[in-house]
Amino acid sequence: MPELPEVETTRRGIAPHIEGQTIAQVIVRNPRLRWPVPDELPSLLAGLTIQSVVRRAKYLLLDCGTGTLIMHLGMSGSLRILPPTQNAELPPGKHDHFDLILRDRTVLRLRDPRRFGAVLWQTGDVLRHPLLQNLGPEPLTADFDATRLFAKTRGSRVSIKQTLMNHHVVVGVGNIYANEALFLAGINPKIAAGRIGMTRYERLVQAVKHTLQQAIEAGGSSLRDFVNSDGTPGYFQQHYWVYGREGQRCKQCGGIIQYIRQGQRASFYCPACQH
DNA sequence: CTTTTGACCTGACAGC
DNA sequence: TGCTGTCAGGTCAAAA
Repeated sequence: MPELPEVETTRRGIAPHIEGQTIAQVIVRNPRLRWPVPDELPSLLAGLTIQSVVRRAKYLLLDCGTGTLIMHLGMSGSLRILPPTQNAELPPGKHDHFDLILRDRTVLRLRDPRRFGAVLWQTGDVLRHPLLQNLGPEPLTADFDATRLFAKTRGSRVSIKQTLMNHHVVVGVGNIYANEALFLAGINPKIAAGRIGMTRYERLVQAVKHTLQQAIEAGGSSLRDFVNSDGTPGYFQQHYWVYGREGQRCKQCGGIIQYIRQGQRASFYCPACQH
């Protein structure tokens, strides 16, 4: 799935096709996502105009004036645009659960095999939604800095890997980029967050920003079932330093990449480069 | 309060 | 070929 770079890539891909457009029709083929898609959504959305498409953490927020459509891609979700000229009638696949049909017949189609994603509605200020109101800082803004990260982690015995993936600490850092950023910063994923000092946090913050920014520039990483908004597979030959490289040689020192599990998630690291 | 575990769901793949 | 088990990008909710 989509980690932050994939969600941001999706946002950039779909925004030009749907911003400023009025919603003609909404089709919910399967409302059973992580939470039920609200029954009243089709009648609520019809006739509203999409003012903007913004991202907060891994949520895509379609501002419709009176309220906001909240979308999350979960582990396996993808959005695509079916342009009015060609494919507006392209038959939906097995896992195409949701369509937003615009007045010019452009279709925004959500596919999500595992159904961990979400389509929700919030009236008024979207940031007051329970899923959004307690989120930590965006990783690519100045709000995410070493000083605040240091302060927030004092006394914590949770591993730095799991801390990076905690969205009260910082949003949008998923499993792949948590592993990659820790490698870049030279930090062992098992270290308790409370035992890391300012100098190392400065390196880590830079590594997180760099890793995510690079991935966004690459147009999203190679996830098995990610589909770009133009409908082509989002396979980019992304080179990972450690993720998925158990038993292979470290590209930096030639040592062997180790695999461990932390909180039921896979972690990969180089014991020689990461202390 | 903090930290860990379970749950949600389908598909791909390895091994028998 | 078909079955079983394991694993996968996320993250909320409940248990410890």
